Amino acid sequence: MMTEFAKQLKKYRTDGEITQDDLASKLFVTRQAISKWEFDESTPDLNNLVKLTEIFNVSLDSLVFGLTDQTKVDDEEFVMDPQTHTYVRRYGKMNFWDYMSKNWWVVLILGAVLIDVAMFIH
Amino acid sequence: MMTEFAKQLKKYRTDGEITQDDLASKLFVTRQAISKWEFDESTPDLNNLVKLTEIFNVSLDSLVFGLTDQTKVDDEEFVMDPQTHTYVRRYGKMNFWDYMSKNWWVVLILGAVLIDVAMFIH
DNA sequence: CGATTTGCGCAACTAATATTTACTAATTTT
DNA sequence: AAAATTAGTAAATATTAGTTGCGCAAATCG
Repeated sequence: MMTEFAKQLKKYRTDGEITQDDLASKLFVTRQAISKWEFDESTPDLNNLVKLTEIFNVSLDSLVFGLTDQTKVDDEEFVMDPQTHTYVRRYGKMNFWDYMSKNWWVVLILGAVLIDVAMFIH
Repeated sequence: MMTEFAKQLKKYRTDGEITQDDLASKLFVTRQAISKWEFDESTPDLNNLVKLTEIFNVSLDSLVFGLTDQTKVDDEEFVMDPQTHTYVRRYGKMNFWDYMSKNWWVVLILGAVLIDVAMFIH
């Protein structure tokens, strides 16, 4: 149940290529404390838990629960902003002009070619 | 800093019209423990913290950090990309030069085509 | 009203456990 | 192959979450 936190902590730490030692010094605890957290032999207090979210720049929920079905659904349109700890809309839901601005070079080239062809016909 | 949890706990409890006593019995702790949490004289361990989220049916983040206006942050310029775990600028918020710096080669093609057209006209 | 219940805060104690210290081992580096 | 990194584990310690016991308002009721 709480073992998910252990996994997530190890994942975020190793993904960030940070040693237990470095992480420990950031939290002002010993490296062994980190080891215990990752082996689910103990759990950090809320204070250190919050510090971890700041270091890894993730939400408390993803740190403690991992990516659950709930958040996966939310990821369709919303994602958790670890800075404000709120859900924000993804840019994935783009409107017409958003989409056009992303691919306007296609339009430009096509337009240029069309002008080219029109000139030729003329 | 951590005082936000105390506020949120009291808010969720009173909003749900639950007494400290009732909440305590659900968590198998004494009512005084709840009192301490609400006065920030102590903080529950992660286990009880998770239980609280289940009882109130809220996310860990909203319990610990509180809820902020979600529609407000929809206008944020940056969002967290869950794939790369990095911040990305919303396409809708990109300005001309942001886009150009990303697609400078488009300018080259466009210029070439325009020269082509100009040559043809001439 | 006076009495009783409900809901809660506070101080002192204890019980739990998070964290440290000390020892060991496996990799990696030079 | 010695030295330096990185990390897991047992025993001791320190911290603090949670309990016990007391008091005190504000409702509730006979």
